[in-house]
Amino acid sequence: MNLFQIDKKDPDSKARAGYLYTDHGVIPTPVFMPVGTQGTVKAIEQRELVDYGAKIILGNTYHLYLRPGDKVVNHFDGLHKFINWKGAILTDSGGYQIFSLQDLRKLKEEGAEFKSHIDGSKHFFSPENVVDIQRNLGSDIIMVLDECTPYPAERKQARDSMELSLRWAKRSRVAFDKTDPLYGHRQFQFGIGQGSMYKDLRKEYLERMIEIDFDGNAMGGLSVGEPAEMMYELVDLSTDILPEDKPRYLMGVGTPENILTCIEMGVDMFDCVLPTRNARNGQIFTSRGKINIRNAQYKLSDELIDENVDSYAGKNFTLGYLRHLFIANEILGLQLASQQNIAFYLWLARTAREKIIDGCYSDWKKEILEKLSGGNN
RNA sequence: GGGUAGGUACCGAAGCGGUCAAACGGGGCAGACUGUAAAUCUGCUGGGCUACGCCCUACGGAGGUUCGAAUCCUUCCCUGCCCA
Repeated sequence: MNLFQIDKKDPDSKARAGYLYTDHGVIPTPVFMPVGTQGTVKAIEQRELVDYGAKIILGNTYHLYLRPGDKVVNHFDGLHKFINWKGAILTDSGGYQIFSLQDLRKLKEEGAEFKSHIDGSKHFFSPENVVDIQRNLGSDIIMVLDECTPYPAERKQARDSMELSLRWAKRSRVAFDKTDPLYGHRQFQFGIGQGSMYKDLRKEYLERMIEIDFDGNAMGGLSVGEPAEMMYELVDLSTDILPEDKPRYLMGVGTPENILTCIEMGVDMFDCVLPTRNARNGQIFTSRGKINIRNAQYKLSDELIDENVDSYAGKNFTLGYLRHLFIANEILGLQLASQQNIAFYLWLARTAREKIIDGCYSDWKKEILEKLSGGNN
């Protein structure tokens, strides 16, 4: 069975509703995938994720390789069992860490040499061993090792970076084809488009990547500091090139507006740390806009956090109480905020899908964005 | 009553003649965060201005010394501790 199938296309845009068929469940798309870097979506327990409708979460190859180690995960028969998650898992490759841990790594043709951010020990990632590690992790979708090009990048730098990522992509596919899943369920491999902010490089990258024939195609190296409009142009261009019948994944994006806009451009999958990280930092995403829960204006608010979203946290606790938890530095504050934000993001993607199926996506998008910016934004 | 240590901004606490509207914490107020080195980071926190500079009010109260005092002297008030 193919990984992906389109269910319905939006009549007015490139948006599409589909399904990802993994051995850990069927995932309706567009989908938002909560980020669980170290085998946990920070501050949210697995059964809460299920309650809020999460069907697939992320893990990170770099972090899980360092701690607890992919051998340890293998000892537990894979990440699903280790973390007690029955849904699907996508693991990122460590490509983003090549970007975010620039001072701790050296790039070579063969791969990337890392100094562990935990203890300074040296490690080496290659396109091949990153496949091996992800075989050990047993994620349903594995990502190729790439270089997430820093922004801004000179054209030459972008070109060199992109050529390296392409060579790595080819090696990754070879390594993937030469190895087998370890735990009796299928694994799929996605390529990652680069090219920085240069349209022709993006286009060329994707065309050459399509030839490698990955199970899905991702767009990487975006939302790294560039203006949103620039990202939109590149996503728009990308989805014109990428094959219809394979899932399209925009990595690391983004704000609710980013996601809704890119869904309209035909993106199927998203992940982002914003809902969870910002939750821990006191920013709450609600159906009437985002709020900073620490602000004094919520001290006496007996308003519920968010009644309109399928969120236990949002429907049962007041803003005033949540503020108190943050001010008092109580753990429950982080939990409730994270739950609300994840519930909100999942609700957003789920509703987007419904609207695509109903054929009224663009109208709904316009309406909801107005509501979201109507609050305190 | 005697001795002793001290009274500094919302709180705690440095400073002990000029570079002090006063370090540093905390608290308070706001902002940032996009394939997680993040329960993190940043800014503001006496008042008023024709503000990248000036004026006013400020280191318990009142006097004094000095060109100049949070810093030295006198005295008063208050607090902690010890002895009666």
